[in-house]
Amino acid sequence: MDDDATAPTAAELGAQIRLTVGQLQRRFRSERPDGDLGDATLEVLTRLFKDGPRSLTALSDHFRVSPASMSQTVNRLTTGGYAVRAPDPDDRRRVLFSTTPAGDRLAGAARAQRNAWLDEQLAALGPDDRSVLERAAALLGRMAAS
Amino acid sequence: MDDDATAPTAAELGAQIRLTVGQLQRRFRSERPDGDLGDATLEVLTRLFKDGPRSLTALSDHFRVSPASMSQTVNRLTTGGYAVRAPDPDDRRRVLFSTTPAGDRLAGAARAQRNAWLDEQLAALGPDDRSVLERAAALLGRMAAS
DNA sequence: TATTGTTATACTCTATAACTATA
DNA sequence: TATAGTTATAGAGTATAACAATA
Repeated sequence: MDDDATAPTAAELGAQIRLTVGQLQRRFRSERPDGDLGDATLEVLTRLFKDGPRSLTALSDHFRVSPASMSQTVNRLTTGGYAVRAPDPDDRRRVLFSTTPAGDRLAGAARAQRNAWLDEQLAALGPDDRSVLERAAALLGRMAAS
Repeated sequence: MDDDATAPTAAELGAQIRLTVGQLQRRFRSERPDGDLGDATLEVLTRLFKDGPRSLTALSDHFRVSPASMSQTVNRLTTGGYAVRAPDPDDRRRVLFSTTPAGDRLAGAARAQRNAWLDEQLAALGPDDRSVLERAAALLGRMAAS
């Protein structure tokens, strides 16, 4: 298998994926403005919506960001009225974050909008392209988890 | 083909890719600190290193970023001594950006380091995982270009 | 002492708007 | 008028360091 002519180096591969993901994201944001939350903030909301109340540490571990960063992210959610803090009765150092009804509505609407947009993008391409993305997503998940 | 049980929605697919790419990026930065430039800035330097002098507009078109953003990015390069501005004699509104010797050294070192790190990550996984990433990179490139 | 969470601060990356200089 | 580029400003998202409260 000696196809040097077209094979990108690992660094080129990484740069291409990083760049194009960012470009698609920005295009989505400009074509389908989604509300007043950024992407990372919306993903935290989605996590709370799907999985129920979580502590700050649980969230920062899940998303692999520092607790200080996550604290600011959930602040954007509580300030916007999309989530609330509640003390954990079992350990009073802990705070449990939960969605509000407004948060649930926003999470549902954002998911629908993103599904529609990405399905539209994929429909314009080949029929097996979706499975390419599925396999890549699974692989990236394994790489990030290890 | 009714495998609902495992098939992610398009939004989940997008979120998973976006998230894990960011996580891998942050892990790379913490394991192999790479110099004083951020990722986007380093990618612009790499572009100048590989393809030679480019105008601001050419760079902002290529990376699909506003001219104002690109202006700040190349400012970080010139401030660090990695690139220089030169007026274009054919059109005096235009500025051509080029790498300095220090910029060439940094671009080469960063590429080698990124290649080594990502090859290491891939070596820990299955043998066809690299081709999964290659196909995904090509697909994302087509999606972003369209 | 160790853990949980917050605040203060700083840096990268992006954007829009207002501007200058040249075509 | 239109294009190339810069500057001012703002906001998201990330980090580290210093801190308070609780275990």
